[in-house]
This record gives sequence, C-alpha cells and structure tokens, in this order.
Amino acid sequence: MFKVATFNANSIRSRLHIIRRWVAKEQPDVLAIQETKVVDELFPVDAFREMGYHVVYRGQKAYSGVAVASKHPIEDVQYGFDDEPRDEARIIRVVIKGIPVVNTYVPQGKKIDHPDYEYKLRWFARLREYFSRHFSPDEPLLWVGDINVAPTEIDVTNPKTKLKHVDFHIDVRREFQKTLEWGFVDVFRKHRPGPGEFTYWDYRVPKALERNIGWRIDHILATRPLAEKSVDSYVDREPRSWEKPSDHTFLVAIFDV
DNA sequence: ATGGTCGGCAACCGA
Repeated sequence: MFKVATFNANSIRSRLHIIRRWVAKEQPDVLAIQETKVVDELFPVDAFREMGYHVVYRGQKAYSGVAVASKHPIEDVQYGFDDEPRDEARIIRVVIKGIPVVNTYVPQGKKIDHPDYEYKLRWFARLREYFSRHFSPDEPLLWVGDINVAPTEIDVTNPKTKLKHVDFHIDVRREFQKTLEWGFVDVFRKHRPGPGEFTYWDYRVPKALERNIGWRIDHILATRPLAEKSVDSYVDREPRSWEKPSDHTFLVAIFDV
C-alpha cells in the first residue's frame, strides 16, 4: 500500500504540532506540503528526521514554499519550472518508490481582473507543457497540492455566488479541466462522488467548519495506470479541532502498488 | 456589495 497526502500548512513552523500528530497517526508514505512560508535555511528538517521522514523543500520569505516528506528515499528532485519564471517555491518534482510526484502550489490569482489571475491561467498551460515534456499519461504519475481551483459546482458551497471568484471562475475551471484531460483522474472524486466534501474552510467565515461552508481546492490527481490502483481517498477534518487549527486539512489517497 | 481572520513580519500583503 502507498498512502499519499497533501496539506496546505499556511506556515510550516506554526503548524508543526499538527503535522507531527497527524503523521504519527496516519503514517503516510508521502506528504506534500504547500505554503511553508519559510526560507530554506530555517526549514524544520530535524522535525521530519525525528518523525522518520526524508524531506526536500524550496521556500522563500513570508509567502509560498513547497516541500515533500517521505518515508522512502526521495530521488530525482527538481525545483520549479524548466523556464522563467521558474517559481521554485511553487512546484517541486520528486520520484519516490519509482513513482513521480509533482507537488504544486498554484498561484491564487487575487481577483479575476487582476494581472495575477492571467498569470494563474497561464500557469496551467505551463503545467501541461511541463507534464508533456517530462511524463506520459500512460505511465504512473501523481500531481498533488493546493491547486486553487474548485473544479465543479459540488466543490463549493453556493456556487452561484462564487462565479467571479478566482478559484471558481469559468476560465480557471476550464484551464484545470484541460490539464486533467492531458491524462489525469481526480482520485478523490473516483471514491467520493457526493457533494459537500471540502479541503478548505475560510477563517473569515464564522463557524465555516461546523456549517461546512468550504471549498475543494486541494487535489490528488493520478494518471490512469496509477489511478486504476487507488483503493480509497478521503479528507481528514480532525486536525481542525486542535489548538491553532489550519484553514486547509489533510487530503489522502491510498494506492495498491 | 462588503468584510470577516489568520501568518508573516514589522506596514500592510496574501489568502
């Protein structure tokens, strides 16, 4: 069995207690992390070593930052896109137990009339180019992370009010869909077809978790040969009840490989 | 339509 998880930490240093407890309980083979918000010199490597994990990371001051932790040796690490802007704190690629894993923190985009939203849309075209250059849809590949897109109406609460949101606007959903069509299966959806399952609850919405007002914007996607071997996928809401909760939670998928 | 709360980091930016 191969258990993969993804988690937007929103500062890895302030969420270490959550990661420690969750990893001790769930023992994932791979944990992909986004928004570490720390420069490499200050990344808490020792904490991962103590948990029994290898870890690779690329960060910057205050914003973004990605990491991959693994029980197994991490091979062929590549940071960022091949071309400029490389966005090294947003995309990291590794190979673990022979399976390539791409962990992304896709730009959020701010507002649909903001230049950052255009940049976000182009990011998906760059991803498709990146996947085509390095991989084949006929080989095992995992794409995980905070992708900042709720793909369909059942992935948000009250979709009609979110049509102009940068995570739900029609253009970004099309870009995400086109990227899926390169050759990915939405592993969570394969196992959980129903509405109302989210990975992110906005802090600013009062009692968002209790009222289940959320977004499914974190994803685990697999190419067909790997997706065929998935046996389950779920969202673990439990860390939210702990002291200093996160706004995102852990998303998990299990593969029989 | 607007603002709500966090984290980082030292004034507001990003989400």
